[in-house]
Amino acid sequence: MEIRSLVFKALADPTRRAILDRLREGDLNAGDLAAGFDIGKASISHHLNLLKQAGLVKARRQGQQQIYTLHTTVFQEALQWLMNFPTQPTPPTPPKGSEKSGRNGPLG
Amino acid sequence: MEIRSLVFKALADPTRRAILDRLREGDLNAGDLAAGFDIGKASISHHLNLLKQAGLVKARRQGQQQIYTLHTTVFQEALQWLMNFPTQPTPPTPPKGSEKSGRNGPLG
DNA sequence: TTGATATTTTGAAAATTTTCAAAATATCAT
DNA sequence: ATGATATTTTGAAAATTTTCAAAATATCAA
Repeated sequence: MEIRSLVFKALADPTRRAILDRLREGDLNAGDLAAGFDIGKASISHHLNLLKQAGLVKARRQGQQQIYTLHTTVFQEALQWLMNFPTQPTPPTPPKGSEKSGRNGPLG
Repeated sequence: MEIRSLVFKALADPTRRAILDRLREGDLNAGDLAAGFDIGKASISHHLNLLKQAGLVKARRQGQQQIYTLHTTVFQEALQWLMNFPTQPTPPTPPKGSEKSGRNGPLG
C-alpha cells in the first residue's frame, strides 16, 4: 500500500489518533499506552504496528520495554497534500469549460 | 461515526483522493468523474457518497446530472488537527518523567 | 406517456480490519 | 537455567469495505 493511503488510514481510527495525541505529551512504552484504553494489549500492538508502517511512530527498545515516539516527518507530508486544497468553496463554475483564475491556498 | 474519522477515512482511499484531485481543477458531474477510473459507476457513486458524508464534497443537480464540487471547510479542520503535531522528531525524552519545554509547531 | 440518458440503490461476493484469547518471543533478575 | 514481566504474533470470529451486476429512480425530449 502506498504511504499516503497508509498515513490517512492510520489517522482514520480514533484509537490510533488517541495514541498519537498521548505521544505528543511524551514518549510512552506499549504497556502504559495500552493502559489508557478499553481494548486489549494485543489490539494496541496491532494499532502501533499500523502506525509504524505509516511512519507516524518509531519504537526503540529500552530493556524489556518498547518505547514509542512520534515521528513527525510524515505529518508534514500529509499536511502538504492537504494544503493543496483551496480554502474557499469553489465559486460556481460552469462544469466543463473551466476558466482558471488565481486560486486560494488553505488558511487564507 | 465522528466527523474526524470520516474525513481521514475518506482520504485514505486512492480512488477518493484522485476524485478530490480532479475536482480541484473544476466541478464535474458523476459520469465524467467515473469515466476517469477503471471501476464501475456504482462504485464511484459509493465513493462520492462517502466523500459527501465526510463533508469533503457537495453535489448539486443540474438537469439530469449531479455536479460535484469540493467543499473545503473540512480540509481546514483536518489541517488544524495535523498542525498540532511537532515537526521535529521528539528529542529522546526519558519515558515517564517528562519535562516539557517549548515545542515546535509544524513546518518551522 | 414512452424512451433515452444519468445516477443511485440493492443484493451479494471477496477482501480487509478490528478484536480477543492463547501461545510465542524477548529481556531481566536470580 | 528458571521464573517473572513486557510485548508481539497467531488463529479465529465479527464487522466493515469495496466492488459488480441488476434494478430502481430522476430528469429530459418527443
